[in-house]
This record gives sequence, C-alpha cells and structure tokens, in this order.
Amino acid sequence: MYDVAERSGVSIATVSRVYRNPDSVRAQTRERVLEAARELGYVPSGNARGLASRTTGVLGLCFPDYADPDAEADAEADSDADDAVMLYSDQIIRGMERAARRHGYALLIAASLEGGPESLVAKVAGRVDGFAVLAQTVPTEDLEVISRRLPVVMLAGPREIDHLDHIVVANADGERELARHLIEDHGLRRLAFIGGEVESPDAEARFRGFQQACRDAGLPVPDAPDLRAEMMTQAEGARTAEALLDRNAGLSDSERPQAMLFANDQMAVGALRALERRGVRVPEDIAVTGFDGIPLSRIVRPPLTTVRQPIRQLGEQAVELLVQRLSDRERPPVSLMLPVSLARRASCGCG
Amino acid sequence: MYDVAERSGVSIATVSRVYRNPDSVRAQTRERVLEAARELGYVPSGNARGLASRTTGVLGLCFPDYADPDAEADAEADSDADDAVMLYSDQIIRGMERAARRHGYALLIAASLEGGPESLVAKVAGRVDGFAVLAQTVPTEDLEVISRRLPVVMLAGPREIDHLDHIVVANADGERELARHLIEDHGLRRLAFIGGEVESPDAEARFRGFQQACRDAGLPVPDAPDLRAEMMTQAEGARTAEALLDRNAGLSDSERPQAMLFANDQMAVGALRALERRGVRVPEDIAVTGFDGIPLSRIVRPPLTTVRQPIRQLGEQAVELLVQRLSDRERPPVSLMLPVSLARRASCGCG
DNA sequence: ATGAAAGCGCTAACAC
DNA sequence: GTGTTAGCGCTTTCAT
Repeated sequence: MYDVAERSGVSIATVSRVYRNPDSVRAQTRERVLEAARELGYVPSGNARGLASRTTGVLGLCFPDYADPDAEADAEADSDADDAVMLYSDQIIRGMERAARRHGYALLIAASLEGGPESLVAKVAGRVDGFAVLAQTVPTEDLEVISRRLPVVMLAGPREIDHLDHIVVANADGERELARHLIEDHGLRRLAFIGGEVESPDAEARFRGFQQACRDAGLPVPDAPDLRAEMMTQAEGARTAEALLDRNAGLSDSERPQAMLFANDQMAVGALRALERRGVRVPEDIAVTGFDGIPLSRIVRPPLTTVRQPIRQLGEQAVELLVQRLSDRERPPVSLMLPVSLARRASCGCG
Repeated sequence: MYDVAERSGVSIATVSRVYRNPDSVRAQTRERVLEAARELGYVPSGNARGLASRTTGVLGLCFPDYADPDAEADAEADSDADDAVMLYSDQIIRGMERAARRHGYALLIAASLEGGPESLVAKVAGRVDGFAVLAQTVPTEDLEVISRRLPVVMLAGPREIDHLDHIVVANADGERELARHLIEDHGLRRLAFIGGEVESPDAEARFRGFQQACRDAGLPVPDAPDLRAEMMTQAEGARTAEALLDRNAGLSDSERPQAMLFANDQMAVGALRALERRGVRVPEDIAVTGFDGIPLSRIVRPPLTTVRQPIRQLGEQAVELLVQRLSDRERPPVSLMLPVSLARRASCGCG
C-alpha cells in the first residue's frame, strides 16, 4: 500500500479511500491509484484491514468431522453413488453460503479436529464476525468463552448456553406425525422404536414424539426405546434390527412388532440391508422408517419412509440470526424451531 | 491479550507463546495464562496474528454464482429432489474442505458477485494463503494481478494465465469414449452433437473428442456442432432438441440422426423432457447422452448415459497443488488432467 | 479532496 | 523460561 501510494504520488490514506470509499476521491486521482495498484500487483491485506476496522466480512461454520464409514464405503463401491450422497454439512454450507452472499459476507468453514488450546473454533472464531456451530462439534466451555466476544448460533442442538441464539428442527413433531401415520393410516399397533445415543438430544426428542403418538392413539406408552444404538450408523442399525428380530423370534405373529422406527436414516438403511439378508420383507413383513431425509433414503430399496429436515433453511436462518445480532447485540436470544415434513415412501407400505 | 497478560502477571510475549508454542512455557505459568484467558473470554485475533505472521492458515475457493433456474424449479416442485441435487460447487467444496483439513487449513468460500475495485476475489485473496478459482468466475486481469502475490490454481478451465497451476478434466477423451461406445457398441452411425457457448472451453474440448471418435470410426467428421445452445441450461437443451427434430422432419428414417450428444447433462435432461412431450421415445427412437454426471442424470427417466467428472478429486487436487506451491514458490507451474469415466445408462440403450 | 499520525492485536527477534 | 521492542498493513480521526 505504501508502494502504491508512492507510485501514484498520494498518501496511504488516499489509497485506502480509493478502496473503501471511492467517491471521496477525485476521479483522476482514483484512476492513478488503481493504475499503480495494478502495476504493482497490489492485493489489500484482509488481515490488516480486519485488524484496523475490527470486522472481517466473514461468517463461519464449524461442523463435526462425522462421516459414516458405511456411507463412505457405498461411495467407494459405487462411484455413481458418491455424487448423489449429499451430506448434512454440505447442505448447511450451501444454505449459509447463499444467505451470507446476500448479506455481503463470505463463509469460512472448518470441520472439527482435535487440538490444544488452539482448537478449531478458536481459529475460526478469530477470523470471523460471527459463526454457527453444529451441535456436538465444539466443547461447551469453549463456546461459553467465545460467545462472550462474538455472535454464535447453535444449530440443531439443545441450547447449551442460554444466551445464544439457536435453531432446532421439530424432531418430536416429526416423529409423532410419522408414528401417527403408521398407526392411523396403516393400522399398525405394535411399533418398536430404536433410539440412539442417550446424549443425542435429537434422538431423544424423536422418541418423545413417538411416545406422544402412542399416547394420542391410546396405545401403551413405552418409557424407553425398545433398543438403543451406540452410534446411529448403518452398522448399528443392522445390528439392532437383528437383535430385535432375535428377541422376537419366539413370539407369535400377533405379538411381533409391525414396524421398526429408527431414530435416523442411517440406521434404518442399515436395518433394511440386515432384514433383506434375513429374508424379512419390507414392508410386507415389517415396516421400517427413518428420520432426516438423507438422499440415500430415496435410493435404497424399498425407498425409506422418513421425516425430512429443512437443512438448507437451517443454514440460511443461521446467517439471518447472525446478521441480525451483528446489528443489535442487545436483542434477546432467540430460539427458532423449523418445521419438518413427512416423506411417505414404500418402506411403510405407501407408494 | 494485554489484559490476559496483566491478569496472569506475565508479558504479552508469554501469552503469545502459550498459544503458539505451549511447551516453551512452564506448565504452571501456562495454566495461569489459560485461566486468565478463560475468565476474560479471550479470543485470539486471527487478523492480528495473520498480520504479524504473514500467514492465515486459510485456503480459499471462488466459484460462480451460476445456478440453473430449471434445476431450482425442480427443487421447488419436488422438495424431495432438492436434497439430492448436489451442485458442482458443493462437491468441490467438499473435496477441498477435506483435503484442506488434512493439511491443517480452513476453507474460505465465496461465490462471485459483482463489485467495484473491491471485488469478490480481492476479498478472498486478502484473507487466504492461496486459493482455487473455478473457471469463468473471475476476470482474468484480476487473477493476473493477484496471482503475482499468492498461489492460485485454476480449476476446470483453460490455463488463461500461464504461470498458474491448473487442473482440467479429460473432456475430449471422455466425449470420444462416449461416442465410440455409441458407434461401436450400439452400432449407431448418425450422431448429432449439440454444443454450448463458443467461449466454453469445456464444451469445445468435448466437441473435439466427438470429432476424434468420428474420425476413428471412419465416419464423416463435422467441423462444427450440429447446433449450439446459448446457455447450456435445461431450457436451451429442450429448445435445441426440438429445433433438431424440426430440422430433420423431412428426412427418412435412414437419414435421421440416431443419437443426440449434448455438451452437458443439463441440456440433455431438458432434451429428454422435450422429446417426451413430442412423443419421441428414448432410446428406441433416438439415443441421448450428456456430460458431467450430475446427480440429476441418474434420476431422470430414462437414466442418462453420460461422462462422469471426478469433481471431488478436483477439489482435493487443488488443495494439494496449493500446499505444494506454498512450500515451494519456485516450482514450475503444473497442469493436471483428471481422468473421467463413462456412465452407461438407459438413455443410450444400455442397461 | 488529501495528508499526518495514532493505533488495531499480535509475532518474532533479541535480550536477560 | 520470560520480558522488550519493533513492526505487520491497514483504517480513522483530525488537520489542512
């Protein structure tokens, strides 16, 4: 910048103005500066600018490194599938990027990776004006500290820190509607719910929706999932499906569960495969459902009945909240709940 | 940082060390500093750090804002499709993010947006250690200037600036293989190629591959596409398909083209729809092929025979090149060509 | 309309 | 092991 100033015979202040506020500089002077900049290959330092102006024009996103090994394997085996499998995080990124662009921000993304005091978040946090965090990505204590300095919005998780904005999807409502569909529309009465990790607030909320549906229908209300998976992966889905089958081996047809409701799609997909191996037909012998609406859910046979999450919107709303808060730090924290929708497909007997 | 230093009774240099090189500080001192930092809600400024150390730990990606309006419409009409439609850019982002993470970098992404002297690239360029640009996203002159200061890799385009690293996919090879397949395996001899914009190097390279296949097979070699679309969108694909139909209306069956090869999938998909409306059966009456291997190509009926691009790898390789160049500015510019693969599906008569 | 000068928060030599 | 001290390249009053 000093070089540009010297070369064009002005002060660095003027060079600065040319970029920040072009109209405040005489056209002729401006041209001279721009010309010099071009000749010198001048690229303004975002760092210096950020340091001096205390803003970056960048919003951030931290998401977990989580990748289902089975999904990866699918992609390996069928290169065709690779293209189609859009991850949760991909969609959030897309949503955030679009919204950020509308507001003139760029997006900095980083998946969690362990580290010392110099963790992932710290890195991101130091380079953005505000950021979104996917639940279970960042230690709460880190967030606690960081959120004192800049806006943070929590995505798809419980509000771990009460002064943060956060956005969740209607997990309970979705599962309730799903179960209602099975009960009322398909006349099923014996439903098995396969939950996830106890610490997964999403999975727990879905179970509560399931309970609610049972209650609404006058069916017995379980006080815990029939089974819990450790990881919510395809492998665990397959394992739990088989466990359930084994457990019910001795029962008569009129006692056996008529449906397995999994806490997410990954598990349901794994279950579908396990059931096929065991020769159990879906949906004739038993209905299977998931939750999330991942692309894979449409591709498997039979296509999986599930609850679709508005993931793109999650990203878009995150940006809106960040932008709002950036302009008004005092606004009380908000908590958005995004609606979900039922995707009725063949695995429950529809279509 | 000064506050942290004061509160923990050390100098700012020590605070800095705690974060940058923890082992160079006595454990006890370190704890004291960390404690103070926690209490004060200290978040190191990436800007200041970047300014002082002259590196950011961030790599960038600039991609075009391009979104096929028809694809958007699809997503609107069938919310189910939305999830599945993964964009070119999404996959590159994914590839780059993964690779960047492996090397300890975060990723800054931004889609092109018009602006004054303060353009998109400038913003990104000033905040990263190096970045990748998708072809046709950034004015060549801007790149020219910026690439003098930091590593830039050009993606999927011609090497507009000869000292830049760049990566392309094997467009010509792919189209040649595709045409060879139609000619040899399906015995077709009258092929029509529908090209794209003249300025699209990809489309042109594909046409050259087509020519080569004709030459190889001893068929007449056209010196220009049978038709050119302006935009390479679904709408244009539909329009050109109908134009071709009309043009050939007077021909006998033995003169009419037996296949339409489109320069990309979007157009081919649009064509599929137009042909269906006209009552022309695919592949019975005519074969149709695309190029790219977008997810939609699998979903349409009949599934589209196409050439799959290794888009994720494009992103991964981009990061590798950037990292390499960051460690050796003198390395001569490299030019990678990534191999493509044929996806034989129903629209050409396979499967 | 333009210039001068004071930081912005940190890193990296170099002393101690 | 820890402190001192220069900047890093810009923005931003305040003058002129």
